[in-house]
Order: sequence, then structure tokens, then C-alpha cells
Amino acid sequence: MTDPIVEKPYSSSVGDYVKAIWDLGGVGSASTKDVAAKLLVSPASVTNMFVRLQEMGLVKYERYQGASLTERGRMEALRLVRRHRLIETFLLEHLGYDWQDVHQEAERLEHVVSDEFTRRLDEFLGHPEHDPHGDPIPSAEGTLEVDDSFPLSQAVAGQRLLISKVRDEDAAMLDYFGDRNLVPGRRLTVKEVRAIDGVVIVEDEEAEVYALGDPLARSMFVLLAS
Amino acid sequence: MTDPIVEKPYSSSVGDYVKAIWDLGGVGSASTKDVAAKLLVSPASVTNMFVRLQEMGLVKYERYQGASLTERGRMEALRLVRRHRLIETFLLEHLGYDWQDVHQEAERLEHVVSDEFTRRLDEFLGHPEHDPHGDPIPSAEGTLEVDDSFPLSQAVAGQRLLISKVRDEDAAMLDYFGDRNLVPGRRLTVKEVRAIDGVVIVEDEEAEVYALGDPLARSMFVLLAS
DNA sequence: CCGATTTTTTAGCTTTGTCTAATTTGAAAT
DNA sequence: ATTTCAAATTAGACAAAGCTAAAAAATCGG
Repeated sequence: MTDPIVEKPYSSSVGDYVKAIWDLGGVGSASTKDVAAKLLVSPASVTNMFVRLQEMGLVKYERYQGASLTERGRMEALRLVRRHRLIETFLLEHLGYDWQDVHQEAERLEHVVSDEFTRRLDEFLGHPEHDPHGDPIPSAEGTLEVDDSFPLSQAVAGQRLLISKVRDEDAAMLDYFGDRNLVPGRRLTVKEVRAIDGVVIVEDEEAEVYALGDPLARSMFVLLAS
Repeated sequence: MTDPIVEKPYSSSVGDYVKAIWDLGGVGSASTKDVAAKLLVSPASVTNMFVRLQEMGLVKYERYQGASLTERGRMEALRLVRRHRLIETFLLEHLGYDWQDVHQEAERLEHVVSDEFTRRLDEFLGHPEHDPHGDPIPSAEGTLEVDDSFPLSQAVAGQRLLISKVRDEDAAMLDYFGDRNLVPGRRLTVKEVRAIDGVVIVEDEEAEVYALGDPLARSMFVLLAS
């Protein structure tokens, strides 16, 4: 009888790196610098962790070439993203959290909840497919809806759009959108995209008009409405 | 303008020690050995941590004399206990967890949830005063209901009792009680307390009779019913 | 193609929290 | 008053994760 091998969970640091690489890398690989900036650690720490993540089989890493997720790494990232988005949904819909506080709390919780907890929370929430920011929630099996939304900053005057999601990292922006009910699911019409300063002028379903500066327009993602 | 001092939260290890000392120590102090046994670490690690906890102002410690909580330590312990019991309540009442799985999950979550989360969860649950095991939930201010319950093993034949709580550490026992609906709030009558083997025979509200061996009788706490 | 700049890595150190092995202390029993 | 034994402490090591400073590699502009 060999020892029962208890699958030791990854530390929250490891999880943070994997998620950052997933976020940045997409298909390709993430650079030391970008990961360092995202996690607010020194580049040296990132190099150090890249080596260890490779030993764990979570990334493929070559000196000076950045790191890209292996299949196992990708699954781990999606597991965390799934937890994160389910937790955010719970905090917003059931605990009455403000948009701005949700991300931070979920960021800590996602590292300690079990798969069992995640499964039950998913059920409690009624198997949502998107979180309140509009981001798709990966399935337990690690599949993720394809997403052909684009930032509002790339829209063209005259287009009719559906808000698909809003970036969830800047609290002030989330607040701005939330206060004006510019949330996923709402429809917009593009009145003007001003090349000179990047301001996008849109009209909502109640004929309310908003002029969104470039930073805001980059934070809102939209789909073409038929 | 001095740096804004961000109150750094205690690590989960520190929290575990403080809670263990609270659990064991009661009023007095907890020994190195007992804390080591409870946390499944070596006695050397405990000595080491006792010194550090003292430097943090959480315990009073003297060589060979064990550690006792300071006022700050006691508050920290109660903060964790409050979180733990609220989380257990949520897991059982809303996520459909089994009695046996609840403790472990809460043990991990209690270290990462914020005060904000705790406040909102308390509200979501309707400000419960006891968790589903019957243990009182400390207030946000750190006050804890006095408790004059005693283990069923100390009952006397003929007494009419109210189940007050059941120890939440042994999953099999929790299961046994749960399956038979021997849960906090139910009433029992003591038919017999057998000195020879410590078996306690009780009858419940439906006239169902149970013979509980000493280990079970020590795990169930009761109050005298008027 | 070459120097300047940016990015990455290396080297070495720090803190937390753990361990084992060896030693010391306190307490209990003769 | 010793002896003995359990409990506690010390000493020294290790892994995880971070840091700074210095060196090396890659990239970019002319």
C-alpha cells in the first residue's frame, strides 16, 4: 500500500502567476516585465517563479523568451477564473457588494475555495454563464465561450452595439459605468468617434447621450447588434 | 504627510495559533504540547511561534509556562470564530453542505474574508445568534454569550434537557447525530446514566430511544430544560 | 553594424513558518 | 534529596517567495 498521494493545491502565489500569464499571454507567451507590472513584484521575482512554474509543469519557459501556459497551466488558470467570476457574481447579486469592492474580495477567496464549494456555489447561483461584468464563466471542464467583442474605442459611427462586458480592474471606471447603468446587456448607438482625442459619443436606450474619453472607451467591450 | 499605515492582516498561521490557544486556554494558558497536537505541528514550531506572537502583542508568554491571550489576542480569536461560524451557517443552510464537510471549508475561508464580507454575510443570514452546531456566534464587537451547557455525559437520570450544541470536529459523530436529528434545539429526557460503561440512554420528542456511548455523550452539550 | 537602452537574469540576502536532533528544565516518584 | 521522565527549548537546516544590485542579453536607432 503506497501512501495515498494527496494532490497538494497550488499556493496562491503560484495561482496569481498562472492567472497573470493567462491574462497577458492569450495564446502566446507573457514577458517577465508585464507579469511583474501586473502582480506588482520585481522582475527578478518573476524570473525566479517562471523557473519554478516550469518545474511544476504549468508553463513552458525559455530564457529571455517569456513563459506560456502548458495545457495543465491553462486548466489551472481557468479553474481560478471560474471561481473568481462565480464569487463575484455571488458578492454582487446576493451580498449587495458595490462593483468596486468585488474584485479585491474575489481575488483572495478564489485561492482557498474547494472544487466542491465552487460546484455548489454555481448551483446556488443557477449556473450563470456570465458574471455581472459580462465576462463568460469557464465551465468546470475548462471550456470558455469564444468572445468576439471589441473595445468601444474601436467602434465606428452609426454602429448599433450591445455592451458585452466592462473591464473589472479599475474601481472608478466600474463605478462610473454602474452609476449610469452602462452594464452588460444594454444597447448603444454610436453617434461619433472623434479621431482627434479618441472620445466616443454614444446614446443609450433611453436616448441619454454620453461622451466617453479614450480610457473609458477602452474599458468597455461591445458586440455588434444585429 | 506620513505613509498611510495599512493595517496588515495576520497570516493564516498566526490566526490558527491564536484560535488554538483560545480553544485550549479558556481563561488560563495553553501548553506547547497541546497546541502542537491541535495544529499538527512540532512542539519546536510552537515555541517559535509563541515568541513571535508575544512580539506581536497577541499573547503573554513565559518560558515553560505556556501562552495566554492578551486582550488583543482574544479579540483576534473571536473575530476568527465569528467568521468561522457565520461561514459554516452559510455553507449548511444555503449551499447544502453536509455537516462533515463544513468545518474544513470554513477553516480555510475564515482567514481570507474581510470584515466587510463578514458584515454582509451576517446580514444575509439574518444575524443568526448560533451556528447550526449550536455554538454561539461572537458579536462583531467581540462579545460572546455565556454558556452554561454541559456534556450529556454529566447528565443525571430523569433530567429533561435541551440540546445546545454538538462538537464540530469529528465528522462521523456529526453524521451520527445529524442522521438521527439529534441537533441543537431538540429536547431529550434522560432515562439512565450507566456508571459502569458511561452509556447514556435518552428519549427524544418522538419517544425514540437512543443509547449513546461515552464518546458520543461527551460530544453532545445540553442545557437543563425547565 | 554598433552603441545605447531596455529587459532579463544572476547572485546573494531576508522573512515566514516549518522540521529534526540535541539539550535543558520542571515535576513527579521514590 | 535524588533520580527519572515528560515537556519545552535551542540550534541549525530548509523551502517558498520576496527583495536589491550588478551583470548579461536582446533590441532598437542611426
